Amino acid sequence: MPKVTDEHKEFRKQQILLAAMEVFKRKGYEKATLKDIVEQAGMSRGWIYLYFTDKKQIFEALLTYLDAEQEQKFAELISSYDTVFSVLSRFFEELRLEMTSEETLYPAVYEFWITSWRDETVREFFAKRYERTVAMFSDLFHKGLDSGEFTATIPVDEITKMMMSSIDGMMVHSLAFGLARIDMKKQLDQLLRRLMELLPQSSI
Amino acid sequence: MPKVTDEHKEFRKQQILLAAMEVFKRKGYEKATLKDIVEQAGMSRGWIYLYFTDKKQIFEALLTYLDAEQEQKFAELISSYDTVFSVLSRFFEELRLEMTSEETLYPAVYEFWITSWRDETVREFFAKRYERTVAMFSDLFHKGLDSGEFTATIPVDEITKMMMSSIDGMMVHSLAFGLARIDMKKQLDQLLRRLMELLPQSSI
DNA sequence: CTTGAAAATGAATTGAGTGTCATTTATATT
DNA sequence: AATATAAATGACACTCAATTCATTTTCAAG
Repeated sequence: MPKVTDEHKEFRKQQILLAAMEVFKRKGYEKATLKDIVEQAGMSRGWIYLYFTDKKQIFEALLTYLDAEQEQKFAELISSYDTVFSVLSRFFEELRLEMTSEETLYPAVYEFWITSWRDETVREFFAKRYERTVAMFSDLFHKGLDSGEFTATIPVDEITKMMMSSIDGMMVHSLAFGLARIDMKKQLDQLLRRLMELLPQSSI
Repeated sequence: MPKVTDEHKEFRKQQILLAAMEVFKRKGYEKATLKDIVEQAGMSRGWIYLYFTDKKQIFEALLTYLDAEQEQKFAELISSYDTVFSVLSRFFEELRLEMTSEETLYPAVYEFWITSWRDETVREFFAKRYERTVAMFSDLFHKGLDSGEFTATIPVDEITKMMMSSIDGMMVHSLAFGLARIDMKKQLDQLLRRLMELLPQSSI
């Protein structure tokens, strides 16, 4: 079977990532095992080592893939820009839907994130991810400045970081206390309102 | 050795909790094993099962103990009340010091919290903890109303919950991105400022 | 159709942690 | 001092995931 192709290898990796995603959605990060993933993929035990070295590597690959998708989506959102408010509003709504879905990967992401904080390379990975997200929102706020939606310069980074810790706090709360106890919609609405108050808007 | 005493049993449990705390501080929650704890306590393998059934039970006992301490502390802070601002300010400062200390248990707490979200009893445990904290801060804000520091009724629960998700978000960020990247002091100061803006103060 | 090399398999090994229990140790009681 | 009994010990068995690797399968090239 000398099918040297890189494409084939790529295809196999995709297969693994797909199977892994199912498992991580179902069991979270810590409880998921390579065995689970191999079984989900319907393949034999040792097989997975031909493509990945461990669970961490698989999760990082999966996350990289999904992040690219999400950034793409956000870029589209920005390009269909109307107001900062409308973009944020839609972004928050999508976030909420994803989080409250039965099928979400978010719990596993937060688990991975927080259990891996002692791992230098993972910390680096998430730090980069954080910087990218900050940059993403900075773009948005700058667009608000350029379009004249905001009248004065605003501390873009400061506001973005505040927003991000609020969001992550909510996410963690809704995860850890159960969705029933946390009214994500209400909290996100409040956050959005507070954000808009912080931004010195033109009076149309 | 018929030392029937409950006190003795209590003493042993304390010993275990002390050893466990050391281990959890050093290794976090997931990576810590009963073996580590037994070794830290300088005792033999099977010994720990005479007092606790598993790691989860130990961590819950430890957390219950520490929470009681913290609530005690907060009660003292409130009783030495000057203004809401001063209480919050001191509370934030203590939180920050604890979080940035080398010796902190916080990382393990967040780890336990987030990896155990599928466990109904743990979720219940943390939900109660959340309600207690909300109640704690509600007390504080009500005191601000009674003393005339605030002029109008304020949505106490709403504000408290917003504050708590902000704080937990910051904590998780500083944990996961590394303390070097997150300026806890700055972010907490900003949060405090924003909180005070939300509270309609008497113009003294 | 044969062959050779890469891909895939899965039985077996490794390794780490959990949990049990027969035995030993310590000491309060008599 | 002898005895009874609870506390403590630590070897051992168990579980389960991770990992290896000899063997088998597959398929493109000759």
